[in-house]
Amino acid sequence: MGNRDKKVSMAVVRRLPRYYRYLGELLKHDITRISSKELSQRMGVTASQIRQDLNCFGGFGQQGYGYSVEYLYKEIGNILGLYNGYTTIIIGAGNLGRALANHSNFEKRGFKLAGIFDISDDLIGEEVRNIEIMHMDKLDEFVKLHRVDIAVLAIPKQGVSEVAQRLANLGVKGLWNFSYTDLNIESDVNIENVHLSDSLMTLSYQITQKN
Amino acid sequence: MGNRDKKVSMAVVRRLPRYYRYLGELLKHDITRISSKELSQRMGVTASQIRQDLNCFGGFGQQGYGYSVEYLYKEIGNILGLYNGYTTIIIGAGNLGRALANHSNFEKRGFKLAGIFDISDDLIGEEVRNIEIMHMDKLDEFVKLHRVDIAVLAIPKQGVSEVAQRLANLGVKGLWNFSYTDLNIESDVNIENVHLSDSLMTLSYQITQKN
DNA sequence: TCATCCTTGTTAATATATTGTCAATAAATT
DNA sequence: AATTTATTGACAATATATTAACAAGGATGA
Repeated sequence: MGNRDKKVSMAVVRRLPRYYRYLGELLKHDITRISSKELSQRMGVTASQIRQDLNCFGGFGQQGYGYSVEYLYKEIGNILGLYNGYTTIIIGAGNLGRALANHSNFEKRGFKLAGIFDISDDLIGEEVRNIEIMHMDKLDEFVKLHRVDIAVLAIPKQGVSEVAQRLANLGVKGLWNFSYTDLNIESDVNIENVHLSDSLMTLSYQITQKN
Repeated sequence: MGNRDKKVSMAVVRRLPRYYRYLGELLKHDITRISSKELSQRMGVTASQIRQDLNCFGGFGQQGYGYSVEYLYKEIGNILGLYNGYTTIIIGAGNLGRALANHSNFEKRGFKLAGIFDISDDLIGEEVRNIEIMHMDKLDEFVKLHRVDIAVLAIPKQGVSEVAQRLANLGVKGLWNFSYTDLNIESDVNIENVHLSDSLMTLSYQITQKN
């Protein structure tokens, strides 16, 4: 049983998608089994870390054999909730909102895009990926009707706090926040921030220090 | 002097942009001084961590007073290389490439967007933000002429490895990689991956475990 | 000017994360 | 069927990161 009961650290959780990705590649190449040692070499991590990470969720492997790629792939997908068919909406039909709507991995990972919202009258009625852009006035009704799980926040930081609170109140479970601000919401909604500028600045730091 | 000489850990580096952001907000509100204690409360971290992080780079504060917001802001900006006027290009003029080109923070943080490249003939000649989209054939010449520092990779993963190696060979210092693959380049080029799907899957995990 | 208060920079203590080791055991080989 | 090899899961050892504690010294106010 080991450490399967303990709370799993975010350090481990953030590595799961990467395992999932590599296992998916192996599957594509018809590789049916993999040892932690070989996977570690492909991924550039230690075999020990892989085994320890996986054991947070269960003993998926077999001594002397390794791991079944397909089984492990599905198990991790399951842990990540990728087969739950979460319904998503995008708030903001600007460049970023559209880019995310067209992001192929989005649907490939099992997320269903149900609606896109904006406040600009020019955009209302336009279609992105066969999904009509709706006015924010319709948001509440839509979220309740379609039982939206995840909302993608692709709007400027000025309005984001109010919208985020509104979504949380409507029962949305997760906010994927691209606006350049930290959300502080009165709710137990889960928030995942993607601060693109932060990432670029980190790259800038590395260049600066090296040269 | 303390730990100023030791190699700074990425955990610390990744927090710098956030400090920079909060200090910028303080500046906007005409707050001229701040203690680690008050900043820690605003940011939701420990004061100890702030002081320890900053001391990796120097003693910017003063006992009994705290930190000068403007001074600290500029110092961190400097550490991050934001005043070096790095020249950037975007590879891929699809939705994501355009979104990033139009990203206002991009220029606000001191990065100069010099060119956008694509392979699709339909797009060549079109303009995004007054910048003409050029064909990849012109890439080598352009990078050399304009001394490009950073390239943003906003193309599908199929072609990204080859392009990345090409850019590295041309002397580009940093790659900001949005393609859903890990780059393995023969060069000392710095790579910052932004795997959007990974982030969404992490959010999915959190929702799944909680409910 | 002097005493008190405040806040840093630094070091020590604690907590967390990663890596190494090995007994247990299944698979592969002889 | 017996032996060797491979590999896990668990745990111990190590390394890294975070937090707490505090002496040193400037700021503040009487």
